[in-house]
Amino acid sequence: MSYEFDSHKPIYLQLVELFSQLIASGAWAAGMRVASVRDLAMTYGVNPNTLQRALSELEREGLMFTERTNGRFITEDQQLIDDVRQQLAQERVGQFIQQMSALGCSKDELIKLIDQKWGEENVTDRNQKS
Amino acid sequence: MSYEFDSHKPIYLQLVELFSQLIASGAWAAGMRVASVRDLAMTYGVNPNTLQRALSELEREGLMFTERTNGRFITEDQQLIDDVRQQLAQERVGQFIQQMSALGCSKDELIKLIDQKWGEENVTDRNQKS
DNA sequence: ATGTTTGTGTTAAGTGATTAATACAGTAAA
DNA sequence: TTTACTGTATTAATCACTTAACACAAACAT
Repeated sequence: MSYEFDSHKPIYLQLVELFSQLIASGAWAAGMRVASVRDLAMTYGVNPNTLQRALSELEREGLMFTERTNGRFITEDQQLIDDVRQQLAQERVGQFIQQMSALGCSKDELIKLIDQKWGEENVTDRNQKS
Repeated sequence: MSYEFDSHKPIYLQLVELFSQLIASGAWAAGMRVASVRDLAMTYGVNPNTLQRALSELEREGLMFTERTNGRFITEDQQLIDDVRQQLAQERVGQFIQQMSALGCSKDELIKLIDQKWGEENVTDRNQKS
């Protein structure tokens, strides 16, 4: 039940990435209320300050908005969410291709590797928010 | 001519990754002598201590060995180099698949994205060591 | 012998991330 | 009013990373 962070990368950035994914994939639906800073901090086992820093970042990007004394909510701008999803996907594909070609990997070789690995990583379901 | 590092990740780890790639891809050939710590530090614009930390890590992995007062060399164990290349590729493919499926990306959608992006990232040559 | 280059080690300083421990203001329900 | 919850802000302490400025031992060329 405890979440694991890469000790070599700021936690708040890993949280930003994680939450962005949850929003982009729809696991955190548009307009949905988010748990309180303190609760989320407890859930992920980090300091409330660290978690707030991550949420502030997402707010800056427009993915969340806050009602001062009521809580935080996911944006209802579905267009923005779709854009973010598209952007995240593009970034990762680009980075992946660059990394793999730096290893001397051809496009065919790369697709073959994905074909092999897909079965192991992704068994039946696509959403694993548990 | 200056190299850019992600300010949110330790430089020595980024160097380890970079050098691993150079060795795995053969850009740094087996048995080749590596430039001195001081020269490499100058080249990459970092402190010699930081660069030595990266090289020590590669040495720990067996990818390099040192002759005390002569310099460092790439391992001549081609099998090890191939293994590392394979391992790096596997890691990245696995992480990529996990990230993309977390975005709700299907395998076909994923391969389609790669197909599109490959042309932009990789024009004609496969080795881009400047 | 002398100077240069090699890898290696040490010490101190500065920076940023993280945590802990608070405090404050506003809302809602009892 | 009182209580509990919300987001937000501040301060101090700790830790890892990075850099700077050295020093040392061994090999080699002159």
